[in-house]
Amino acid sequence: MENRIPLSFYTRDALEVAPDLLGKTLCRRTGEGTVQRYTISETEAYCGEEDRACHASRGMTPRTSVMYEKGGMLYMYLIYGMYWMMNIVTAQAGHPQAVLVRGLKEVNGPGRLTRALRLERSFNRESLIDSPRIWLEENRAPVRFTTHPRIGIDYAGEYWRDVEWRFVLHENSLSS
DNA sequence: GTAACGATCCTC
DNA sequence: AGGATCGTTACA
Repeated sequence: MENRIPLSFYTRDALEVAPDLLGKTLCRRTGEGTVQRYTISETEAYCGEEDRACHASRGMTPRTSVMYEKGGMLYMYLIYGMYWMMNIVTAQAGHPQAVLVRGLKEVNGPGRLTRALRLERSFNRESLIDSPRIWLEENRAPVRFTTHPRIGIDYAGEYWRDVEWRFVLHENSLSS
């Protein structure tokens, strides 16, 4: 049954949403009504124009305009000409923040998980609030996690490179 | 126009 | 350690 996470979950700061996403169920409806369900296990927060690792650090461009929307949409982009990255836009409109979904319990790696779920360009600006093909569901179990520096953003400089805005779900954190 | 460069992954 | 592979961005 569907217990879809509401808009109010996504309109908070990325630094609150990113750890709260751990353990949530990512649901993908493919083809003839089949629904695949995965548990989110790793996320990273990207927080506004100040954050030198955030794509919005150089202001609004055609690509980053979706990050300036209010929370709840997907921000999809192609990296290295090969891999689609799945991001969840957060915060209020005008605050360009997003959370990169970096891993699932079932699939490790941001490029691998979008391949497994068949997520690509057409999901950019898709709304998790009312999309029939992708959404999130609550998971009542409590969550334990660790924090770490973000990956692949060494160019961002000392402070932003080292800040621990990556969140990893503990093994055995969920009872289900 | 043109060129440099990735929020990665796979195979040496 | 290096290559794949191409959209986005900045700059001329």
